[in-house]
Amino acid sequence: MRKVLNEDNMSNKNLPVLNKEQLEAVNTIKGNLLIIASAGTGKTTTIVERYVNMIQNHGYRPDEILMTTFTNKAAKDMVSKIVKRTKFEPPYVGTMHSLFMRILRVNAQSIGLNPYFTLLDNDLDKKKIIKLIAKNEGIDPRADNISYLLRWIGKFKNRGILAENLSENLTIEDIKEKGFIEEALDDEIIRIDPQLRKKVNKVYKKYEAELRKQNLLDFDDILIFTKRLFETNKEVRDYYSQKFKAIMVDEAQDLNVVQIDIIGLIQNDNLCVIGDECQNIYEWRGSSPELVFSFNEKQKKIVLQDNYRSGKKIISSVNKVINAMKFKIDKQLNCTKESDGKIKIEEFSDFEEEKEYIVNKIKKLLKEGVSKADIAVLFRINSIGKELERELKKNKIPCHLSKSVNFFEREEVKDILSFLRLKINPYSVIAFERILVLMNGFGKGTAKKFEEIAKQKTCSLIDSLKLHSEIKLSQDKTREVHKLISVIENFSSNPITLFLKDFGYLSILKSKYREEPSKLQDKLENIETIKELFEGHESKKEDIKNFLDGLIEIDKKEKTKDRVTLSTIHSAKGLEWENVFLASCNEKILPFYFRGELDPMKRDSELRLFYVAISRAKKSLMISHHETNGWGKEYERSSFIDLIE
DNA sequence: TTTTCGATTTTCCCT
DNA sequence: AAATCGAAAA
Ligand SMILES: Nc1ncnc2c1ncn2[C@@H]1O[C@H](COP(=O)(O)OP(=O)(O)OP(=O)(O)O)[C@@H](O)[C@H]1O
Repeated sequence: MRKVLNEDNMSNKNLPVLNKEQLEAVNTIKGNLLIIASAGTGKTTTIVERYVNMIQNHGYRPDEILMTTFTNKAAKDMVSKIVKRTKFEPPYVGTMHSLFMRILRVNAQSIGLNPYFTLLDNDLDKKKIIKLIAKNEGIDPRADNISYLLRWIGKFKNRGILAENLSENLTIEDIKEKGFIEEALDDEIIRIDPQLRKKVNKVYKKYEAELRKQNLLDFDDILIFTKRLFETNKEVRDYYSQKFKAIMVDEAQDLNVVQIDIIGLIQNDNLCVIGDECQNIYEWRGSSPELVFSFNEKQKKIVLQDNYRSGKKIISSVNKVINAMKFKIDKQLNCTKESDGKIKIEEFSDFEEEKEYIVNKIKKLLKEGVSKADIAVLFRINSIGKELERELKKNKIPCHLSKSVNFFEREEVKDILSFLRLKINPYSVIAFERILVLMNGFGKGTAKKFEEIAKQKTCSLIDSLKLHSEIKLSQDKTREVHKLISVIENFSSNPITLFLKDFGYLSILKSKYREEPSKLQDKLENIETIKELFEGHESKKEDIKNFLDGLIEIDKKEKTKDRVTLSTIHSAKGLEWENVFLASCNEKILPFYFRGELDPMKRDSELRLFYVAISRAKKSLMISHHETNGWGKEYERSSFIDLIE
């Protein structure tokens, strides 16, 4: 029984009637398919229906369809739309990182990975590792040198260039002996000391070696190791390529080559690629729209151009922005909505006033009966988001900012997570140092001694603690060490309670902040939040590991509540709201000027970001900017606003 | 020698 | 707001 959907049998009330192209995409369930869809043309709607169609009418099981999104917020949106239609949770819908992480955990051993690896998930920890390497290599560990090396390592990794394939000594001819060289890094031209440039490969190799030693993976490694898994292990590859009878890849214009290669390895001639080259905003992560363009004439291609999202005025502005792009495929959006929609551009003397305006305007909307879930405030940089969050909270407006911004970077949250990570991965020097120095009388020196023991005896850092007699410790300190060992190796009580009570973190924190009660209160609240997140998890090693793995898709797991959304433009991609604020639309912020400069290439990509931002609005779009920072420093209005006026 | 304290610096975007 | 580095304290 093969059912073809058409306009008559699509009787579901809460479903829009799909147009001809959308229906064709929904009904094309054999072979490869490329869907090119500009903003708001219903690509999410279409692929959700395609998924539902495959399940309900063509005998696919949910665990046979792999659907990848680019951000966790988009994954959450996709999942909730599928749940609405089918009443079950789709098991393989998520970001590539979260889906492949699951596959890697199961298959770690077959590529020589210790399955108890933990994630190296922030730049600060990466820099710590790089800095140590730099010092050993005789490189001046200045902050900008370390950032430079980090950026190069990132560039290698998200382009799939492996350390093992690089020679240690660079012999590129145009690397001069003295002076400066100019080079492009993430589309930015930077001037750099050739002596430093020469050491990039070596540092990269050492960085990789260090991560293996500490049993850490960074985000790029999740992809690199998945690719290696499928490349080197035919059995595993066959298993997954047969398991996933159909694959759908959303936001394909933003994939990097490693991601494209992985899809190539497991796809089984039922690959649906969805993309919009005007929404490519992740070149800095090595994205290349080549998967979108690799589709040739013979393969099926469907273009969606009718916008169902925004009012006429908004669409006309969006089209003006598309016209202003230098590199684009000629296209325009057709507006299908009858309503005009509203665009307002407001100027304020400083950021304080701008925030006040946004708060008051939101209050007014809420008074008029607008739901909080229909309001979003978008911004280019998170620091603006943090300030907006504070302002909204002060005014008792329920709002939500991604936890990765203001939550996972807090010291108490990092401390708790380090403790959990150390329980899973006792080779992580990063986690070990963080925990050890919390104890009174223990500092970096002692940590280094234990690390040395671990190295000598080739044992884990926790095992090195047991050899504490090799370094003279006072009785008090010995007792502390034993306490730490016992809480780390205890897998029967709640690990967070172990840390807070048995290890004594709560009293450490309370004494550290005894003079700042409000700060302490704040920290205690964050600790409560972590406890809540952990609820429902057992204390066994596997459970803690699963909890930690779950954190990489925290934005997908976030409960839907009625509250105002605060989001960067990047993570707002694919989503929509009735009322959208675009805050601090200033030159140097959007477009963002890195170190006071803006490369013309970058400008186009910032413009695409602006395009994404303004195309999120259904009914009203409020763009605001400010003239000074409050201390007299002048800010210009974004030149992008000129385009739409 | 190692820890602790206080002044200084660092913050683009995401997984 | 937190990490870092040098100087003071233990
Ligand atoms: N055929 C249709 N008729 C009426 N409304 C539609 C139709 N298709 C989609 N829509 C509506 O248009 C809006 C935009 O759709 P959707 O979010 O699927 O677009 P999108 O292509 O994913 O956008 P973007 O590329 O910006 O992420 C949604 O509110 C959706 O319900």
